[in-house]
Amino acid sequence: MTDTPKFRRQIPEERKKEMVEATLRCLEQKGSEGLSVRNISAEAGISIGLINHHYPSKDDLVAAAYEKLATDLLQYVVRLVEQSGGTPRERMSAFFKGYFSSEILDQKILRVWVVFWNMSEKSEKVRQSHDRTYAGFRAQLEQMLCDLVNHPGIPDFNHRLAAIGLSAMLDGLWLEWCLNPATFAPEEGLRICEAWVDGLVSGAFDL
Amino acid sequence: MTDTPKFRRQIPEERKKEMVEATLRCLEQKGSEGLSVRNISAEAGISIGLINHHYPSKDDLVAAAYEKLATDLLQYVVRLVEQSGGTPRERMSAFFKGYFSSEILDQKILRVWVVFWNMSEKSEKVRQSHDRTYAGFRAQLEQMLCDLVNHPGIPDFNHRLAAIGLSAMLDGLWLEWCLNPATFAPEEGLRICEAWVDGLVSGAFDL
DNA sequence: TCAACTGTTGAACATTCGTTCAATTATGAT
DNA sequence: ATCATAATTGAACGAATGTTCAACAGTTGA
Repeated sequence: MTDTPKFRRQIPEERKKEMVEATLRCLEQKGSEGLSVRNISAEAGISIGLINHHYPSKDDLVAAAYEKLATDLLQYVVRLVEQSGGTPRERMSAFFKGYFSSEILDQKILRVWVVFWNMSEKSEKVRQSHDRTYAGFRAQLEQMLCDLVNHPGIPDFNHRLAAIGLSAMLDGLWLEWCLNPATFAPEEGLRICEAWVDGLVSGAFDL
Repeated sequence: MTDTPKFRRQIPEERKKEMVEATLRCLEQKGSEGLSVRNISAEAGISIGLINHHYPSKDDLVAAAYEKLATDLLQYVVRLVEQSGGTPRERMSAFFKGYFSSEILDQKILRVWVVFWNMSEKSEKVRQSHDRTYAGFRAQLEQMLCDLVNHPGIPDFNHRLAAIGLSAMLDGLWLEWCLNPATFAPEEGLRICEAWVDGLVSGAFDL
């Protein structure tokens, strides 16, 4: 008779991390239908009651999951730019290439995001997390756009509005592709964004 | 004793219409939380059982609600363009003006849309409705962009990709404003789109 | 070796959900 | 007036939900 322990104790910090990751896996697989405490606890290999022991309510766990996914995706795109050397324009292209790769252009992520959007109005934490990470995303774009201008012969423009517009175009393409991948190919989305930047630096925009 | 009838009989067609409208009101008010048959039937002033009498399941009612909202919004923007005379460029501006008005740029609509996005993967009807209305929306944009080119001195471009890009930018701006209206003002979103079109017709885009 | 601590369990509870269906009743034809 | 039709009702049902809490058990330090 091997005496295998019925469970393994863990420090709250690590257990919480596991639960957050399990929550994201559940959301990626089944969207809002996978968000029950029973499904999450099964995915994490823990009991039902443990969730409310570490989190005041389920919504707090989901808010923590939003925080992680949003931060991870932001980090992903930031590293894309950092790792790619070259000119500012080349770095922008590297960013686009990563954005329209299967890492981000993924229907599984939309499944998660839709649940978060649904929560953002009710959960203060989710809304704050959105505002913070989205501001970071736009700041990254604005910095890249700014770098483009710091070269001779490039006309200036309203960096803030340009970042908002580019961010919107990226999000809109991402969303529509996830809802119906037949509408356009990822390479076409990439081309649309490249053309937008080319137009911007050519001074055609009155921004 | 006045003998007020306990209910009023209606032909299925009209009753269904009432239920669809009640469903949309519920979604606008409370999002997915307002989508229960009890809440909908209370809003419509009918009994619980009547929903399943006219619709095989609740999902079919929601799909019908999607169909109506999507069609209504598409009709709204189409009429915006039809009613505005003037040059193609002025009609485009009229369209933008209507799009960034409180009629469409409304957090209530996002509440509804998020629920539909969540359903689109599971419900064949909802997905078909999305594909159809979204194609109509893009076709409208493509026609307007096409009209812009049919004037002398305007360089040509890939109408399909341009429509996809503009559609994405509109959607992205709409979504982000609904999630956080503090990010930018509606007039700024309008300006971003106007600048995009100006850049397009100036030939700055390689589309 | 033995407590003290606390991470962990899972049955139980009160709600809420979508759906069903037998009974009811408004309505139009005869 | 009477009847057949079908629109409407609402109680009932089983399934699923988030949360609670008393009991359990692994871990650690003395």
